[in-house]
Amino acid sequence: MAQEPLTGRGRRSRERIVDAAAELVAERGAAGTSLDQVLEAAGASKSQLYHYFSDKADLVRAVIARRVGETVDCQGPLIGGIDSLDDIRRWFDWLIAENEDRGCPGCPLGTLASELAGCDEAARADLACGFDTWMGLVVDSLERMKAGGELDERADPRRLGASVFASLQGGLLLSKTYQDPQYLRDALDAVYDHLVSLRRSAAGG
Amino acid sequence: MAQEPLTGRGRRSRERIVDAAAELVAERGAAGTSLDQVLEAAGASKSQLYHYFSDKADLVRAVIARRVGETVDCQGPLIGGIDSLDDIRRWFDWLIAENEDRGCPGCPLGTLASELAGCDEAARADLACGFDTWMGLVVDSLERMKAGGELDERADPRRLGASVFASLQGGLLLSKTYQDPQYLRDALDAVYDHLVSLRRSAAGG
DNA sequence: GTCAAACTGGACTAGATAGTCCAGTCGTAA
DNA sequence: TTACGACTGGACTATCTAGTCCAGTTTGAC
Repeated sequence: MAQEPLTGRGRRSRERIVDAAAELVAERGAAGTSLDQVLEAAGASKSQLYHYFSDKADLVRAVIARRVGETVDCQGPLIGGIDSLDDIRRWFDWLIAENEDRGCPGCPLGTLASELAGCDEAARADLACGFDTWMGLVVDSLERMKAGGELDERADPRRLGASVFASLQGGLLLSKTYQDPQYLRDALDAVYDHLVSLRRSAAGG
Repeated sequence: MAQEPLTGRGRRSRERIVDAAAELVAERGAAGTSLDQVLEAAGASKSQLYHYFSDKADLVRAVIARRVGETVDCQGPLIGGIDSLDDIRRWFDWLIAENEDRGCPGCPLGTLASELAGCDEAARADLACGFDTWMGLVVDSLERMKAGGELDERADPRRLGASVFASLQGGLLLSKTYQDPQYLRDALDAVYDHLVSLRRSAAGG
């Protein structure tokens, strides 16, 4: 079974391997990335890899954990600070700009989920858990906005959070497939308009 | 280069191979499926495969073409017949039921796009083209509804078509990852509500 | 310094993988 | 029936793959 690194040197080695694996897996997928490629990119050896990971699936799960951590660290403060539709708009614009700047690479977690959810139960569960963390932040924000009177009683934060996430994932996938950032913009603009239509002061059914 | 089959026997052989490949690729991904597995499932031999396909990437593109054809054949009439929000609701309910009945397998084209868009330019282009065909049907329906007075002047059919597709793809991915059909329902319910908010008779900004 | 445990280099294996090759069989048009 | 090209069986190769093994080096607590 995998061994946790106990020294600084060990931690750095493990880190280098996960770094390299995360990058290659994002480009080529998990099945499309070989351990030899990872080790060459990391400048590490087989024995190092198998010292820290029990097998390839274990390494892939470490990549998932890494990506979940990055995403939460990076977007957590952003999403956690949302209190109004204007904040949502700024967050969406940031997502759109980031996607365009990076050349529409898709979502690293979404790509892994798409590949692994059907054939690696442990990975699927880890990814679902990561999705939950992210979506929880959004749901909390929407609940705050509802409690604060920005959204009216028709707004169901849990469902809206899921639909925001679905639009984001779908928009990222379309942008990646078309190599065109417009599709993410279209997707997020539509959810934003929908949220606006649920504004407290807006006329409603 | 690949050879088109010229006899009935040849067509059946090629068909068997693409059938088997489409099924295995949907389960395990393109990189996760070996040619030997495809051939065993198809009851065919290597020479048959390389008689009809120039290499593995060529076979994968045939799988994409097959899936695009299936999708358009199956959903084309459904989407083409849409003239009202009620028709949209029925179509969404059909998508939701279908996804649940099949055990939330995700979208075969979306899964391939996620895996291949970043590393196989020919496959990416084929998938974008397939997406375009599908989205075109939706955009046409929305345009008919706008022309018919069901949707008001705020509705932009092209952008709405993209957002419907994004929500569908994202919803299918979430359902697959969580193994829970509710997420697709949440995603499509939100787009449906948004379309309702663009109804001609609805109050609007 | 010393010593045990953590860590590492890299050779090694068994099996899988994409792709090649050719001799032989089948389909069909004349 | 014949003849030619489409089609097929299956052995074969070179390379890649995940995973093993062990001797040697580094680290950190004492």
